[in-house]
Amino acid sequence: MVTMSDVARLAGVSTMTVSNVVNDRSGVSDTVRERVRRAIAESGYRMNVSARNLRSGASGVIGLAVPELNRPYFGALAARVTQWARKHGYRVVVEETGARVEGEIAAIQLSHALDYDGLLLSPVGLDLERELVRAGSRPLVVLGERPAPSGYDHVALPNSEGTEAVTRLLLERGARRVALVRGRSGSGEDMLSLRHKGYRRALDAAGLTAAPELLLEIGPLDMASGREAAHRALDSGLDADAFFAVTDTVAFGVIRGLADRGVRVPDDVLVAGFDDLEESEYFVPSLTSVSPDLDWTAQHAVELLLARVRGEGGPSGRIVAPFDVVERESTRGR
Amino acid sequence: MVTMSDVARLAGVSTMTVSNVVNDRSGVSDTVRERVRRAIAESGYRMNVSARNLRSGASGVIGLAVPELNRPYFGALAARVTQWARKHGYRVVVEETGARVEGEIAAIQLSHALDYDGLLLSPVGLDLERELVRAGSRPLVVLGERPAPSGYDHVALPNSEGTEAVTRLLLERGARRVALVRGRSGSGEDMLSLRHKGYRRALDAAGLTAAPELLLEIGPLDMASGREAAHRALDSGLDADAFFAVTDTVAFGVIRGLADRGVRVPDDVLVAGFDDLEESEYFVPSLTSVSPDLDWTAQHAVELLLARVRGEGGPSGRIVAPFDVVERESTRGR
DNA sequence: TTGTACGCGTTATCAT
DNA sequence: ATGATAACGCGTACAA
Repeated sequence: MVTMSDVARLAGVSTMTVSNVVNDRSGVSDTVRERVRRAIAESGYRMNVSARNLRSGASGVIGLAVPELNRPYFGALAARVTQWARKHGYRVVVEETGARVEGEIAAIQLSHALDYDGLLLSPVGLDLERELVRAGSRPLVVLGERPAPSGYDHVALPNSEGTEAVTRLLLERGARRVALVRGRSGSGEDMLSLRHKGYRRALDAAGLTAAPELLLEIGPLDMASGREAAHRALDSGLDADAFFAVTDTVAFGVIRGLADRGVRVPDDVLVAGFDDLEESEYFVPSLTSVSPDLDWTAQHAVELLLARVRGEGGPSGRIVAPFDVVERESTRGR
Repeated sequence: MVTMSDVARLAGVSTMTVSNVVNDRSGVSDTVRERVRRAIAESGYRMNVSARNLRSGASGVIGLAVPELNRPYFGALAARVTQWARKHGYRVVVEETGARVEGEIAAIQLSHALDYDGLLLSPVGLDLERELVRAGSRPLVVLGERPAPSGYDHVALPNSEGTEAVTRLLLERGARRVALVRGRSGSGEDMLSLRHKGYRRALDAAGLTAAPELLLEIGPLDMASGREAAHRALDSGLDADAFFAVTDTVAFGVIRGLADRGVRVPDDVLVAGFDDLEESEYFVPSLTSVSPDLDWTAQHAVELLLARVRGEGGPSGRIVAPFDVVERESTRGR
């Protein structure tokens, strides 16, 4: 292995000068800089990351904890986060929380045990407040759905705004009884409640009321749950003319469940979702959805986190990703 | 930060003894071991990964390079690989190659630049042979589709076996003119050729011949391509009674394309794919597919790689993942 | 069974 | 502008 002192000897300078050249620091004359550059190229030298990390007290790694990596939304997010982090010289280690509280706690603990410089956490169920205080002090940015405990930065999705917009679209397309397929939520500020709020606001604005029987509660936000919800709704004779599902994944399940009972979308009922997965464009029927700007989200999350890692203070903030509503077959006649 | 010497002082022993306890090495009396354990707990000591890596000359990181992380198949794979690697004390850094040769080359180079201990590469287009020789010597295990250059381990999918089995199923369900939707391939040993071979074997065994017009070539293996392929087939009047698409993702596109033209699955034609994505169960119609054992694949890939990392020699090998054929609506009447 | 001294490759500090 | 030296925290070799 070629070390800095090898390069230094080769170039006839000190290791410190080599270090200064490698890290693009000022205070090195152009001639020396050039000489060192050549020595580096000739010797095939590469910086030893571990040594630098040891010296600097950092690991150069940030963690990204998402509920499930095999959901395209999070896969795409992970890819974007990785790219942005690399731009800043950091590696990203991705973890799954399994969408369970224990998984989220484990991710936080792992961020200590594995010595991450910071953690990007996309929580689902966790009431972070308590755990964070206990688990401690690694820089943390909360991503997506849940509200962040105070003192932490939060890159939020346009939960209520996006939902309001897409619900409004359903109403414009003639729906009057829009069912809401959502998970069970605890407190009043999580992703589910926020989307619920957007839904209600759109109805209110149209002078409609949200009938309680139109609220369909499900467990996990997956396709199986969406399918069952559709089954329950139809079997109990619910006369909804549209379904808004809190995620596209759930919406796929709903459409599937409707198909199981011979209900056609959009001929018989309309359906819309949230996330704009790649699949949404190809599903039969293709799915109308709220499309948050993923790349924007990834970029801002990474940069907020790295600012914290660098110890740049400032009060913690909350920013909301921009979004579009993409209309497809599931809300319009063919 | 609490270091080993802090713990040593607290426990009244030497740092070496602490190191031995931390790493579960023998040669420490039970009483001392217990005393050290307590000191660790009290002080909140945690090993410094960078220091250990510096000392041991390794980074404790392995890379996983996949074509696209937002395809559920690779997301699921990444999750499994991460889990198995962690069991062995390694971190996984995931990268996207974008399913392009340059991306694959970049991943190999990055595995040097970023000092990974090894790389798990799931190549698509790359003719690895040449690049690997140039890029050099990091332990590498090839995953999935393409055949590995000699000298490297390869965890392969049951490409021809799985395809043969599912094609046989299509024939058993009454199909006689099975269209094959596949990408363009170069040489004779890549994933596409292997799946093609399995397809042909099944037809041969049934005494059928693979009519050339039944071969539908596409570009990238995505939904858009599948959809176009279906359009082209129908618009040119192809009288296929079944489609086998080389991946589930492509199959989704095919079904979508058939739906665009009012062709019903499975009533008018049968469709089957390969990968058994989670979505496949919920698509309308649900998709019959070859289901390779992902967890098995991840485990064996990680363990082969780590064996190389540890310098355990042995000749390079090639192992094939087990699989099932999962039959769903797309190949049977409702 | 336990302790001591030194080195891993890099960078901060202080000199020159 | 450049160089010498001492850390960073851990593990190895060897001594006790």
